[in-house]
Amino acid sequence: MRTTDLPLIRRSRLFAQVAEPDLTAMLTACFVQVLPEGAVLCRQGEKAEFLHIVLSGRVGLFGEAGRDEALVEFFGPGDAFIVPAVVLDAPYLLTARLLGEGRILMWPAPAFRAQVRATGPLAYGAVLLLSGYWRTLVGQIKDLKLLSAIERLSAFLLALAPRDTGPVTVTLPGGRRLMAGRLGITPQSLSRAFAALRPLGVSGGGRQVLIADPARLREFVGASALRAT
Amino acid sequence: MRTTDLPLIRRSRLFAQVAEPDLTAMLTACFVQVLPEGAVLCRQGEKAEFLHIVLSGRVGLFGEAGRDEALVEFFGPGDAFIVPAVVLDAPYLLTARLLGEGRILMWPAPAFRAQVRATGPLAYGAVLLLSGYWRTLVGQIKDLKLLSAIERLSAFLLALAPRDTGPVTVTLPGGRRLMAGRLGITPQSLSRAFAALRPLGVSGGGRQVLIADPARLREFVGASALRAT
DNA sequence: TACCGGGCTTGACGCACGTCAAGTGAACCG
DNA sequence: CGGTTCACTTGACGTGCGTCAAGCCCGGTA
Repeated sequence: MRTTDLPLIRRSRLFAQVAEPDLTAMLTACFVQVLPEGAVLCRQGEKAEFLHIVLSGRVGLFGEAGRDEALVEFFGPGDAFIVPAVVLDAPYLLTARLLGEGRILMWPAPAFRAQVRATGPLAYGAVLLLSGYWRTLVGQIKDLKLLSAIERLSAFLLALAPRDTGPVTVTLPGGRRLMAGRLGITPQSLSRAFAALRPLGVSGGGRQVLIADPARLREFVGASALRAT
Repeated sequence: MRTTDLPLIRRSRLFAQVAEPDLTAMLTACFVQVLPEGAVLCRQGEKAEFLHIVLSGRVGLFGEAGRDEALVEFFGPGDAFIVPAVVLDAPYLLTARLLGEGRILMWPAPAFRAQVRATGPLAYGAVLLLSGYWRTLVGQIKDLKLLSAIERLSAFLLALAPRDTGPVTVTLPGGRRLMAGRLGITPQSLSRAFAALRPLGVSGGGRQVLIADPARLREFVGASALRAT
């Protein structure tokens, strides 16, 4: 573990209330792995062995059904994912894969379970963390059920931009293929969706996307306060 | 509060670890409301005022966008919902509406927030509760992204039935209209989906549905372990 | 009994998005 | 430099589900 890791971990919602000495004590049970792009951290259906916290790099959580797979969510530095499988001691519902080289803090599941049960502040941190994730998932379900593909893309782009801003360029969390999975469409449809938004002031190549007029785009999606905070 | 309520509350994941005296102390801040069908417990976009726990009856959580609305999840006796909005002191993402007459425990948001921060066992219970909800939401997202409407219906029916069983009749948590919303389709499409499953041994009228051969249905959805536990 | 209303079903048709396939461009490399 | 690969785009076409509009069934009411 590097000296630069601790501040990052500290900032995570999970540890917001945990006292310094407790935190360092907890972390003695953990270790860090440096892994290449494509490395699989956990596989859907297997028993939970570790809690993972991203120190650097990005991770995608994928659902699999037969030959298909769908990206459910992106995670970046400071995020702790699959907490639910670990605390419930249940099989992973998702497969986690590194989207680029990254460093991952590995926290053995039994140790984490025991500590979250024994340490109030850690449990409280987990509540905050899970509450935030619940809200992003609910937002995603609402999007899937109520919005068209183009509207979902718009909503996603807007969520990436600061509120009440002028023209901005946002950085997509993954390539077009991954974006398509996150939005629940095919890469081809995503391409068409971007094309459809071009007249509305959305332009860009690669992972950088310029939103010329966020207010106009927001109006297009509908005034609704749909997205999670 | 009735004498029959306490055992129900006790059984909830939220209070699994909370000591008896602490629990009764917490509940002094709460009150019970008896409400008719259609009563709205909270409205999307408003600030969180209360945590709600269902004592009797059923509740639906709906997402709204303009004129449309979609059912995101059902809740029944013993369930505590919208915990995330309450602990994060954020606006509700969903509207909760009673699907029939019901009795609801109302817990003022500031009191709950304070208690979850101060009481380790309560926080731990919240972690368990949120973990379970996270998993059902993830299951739903995977279903929406990977399965067709007919497959989603099959998966939903199977989730209602005990595992490894012979012919069973399951009870739908709501009328056809609500079921359709939960599955992310229209009532008409739901009707057609039921028609399509009839050759596979799914028959029924109203809320009772007979699954003649669960194994066959399970095979149809795909061997995948898709659903949440 | 006749009348009415609401929930479920069925049919016809359209559209959004998936699928298949070709085309383009940038990065990499012999 | 040309060839290869891979990601993205674009086009043509098919299909699953939404939409609109009847029908059907059943329970409530006079």
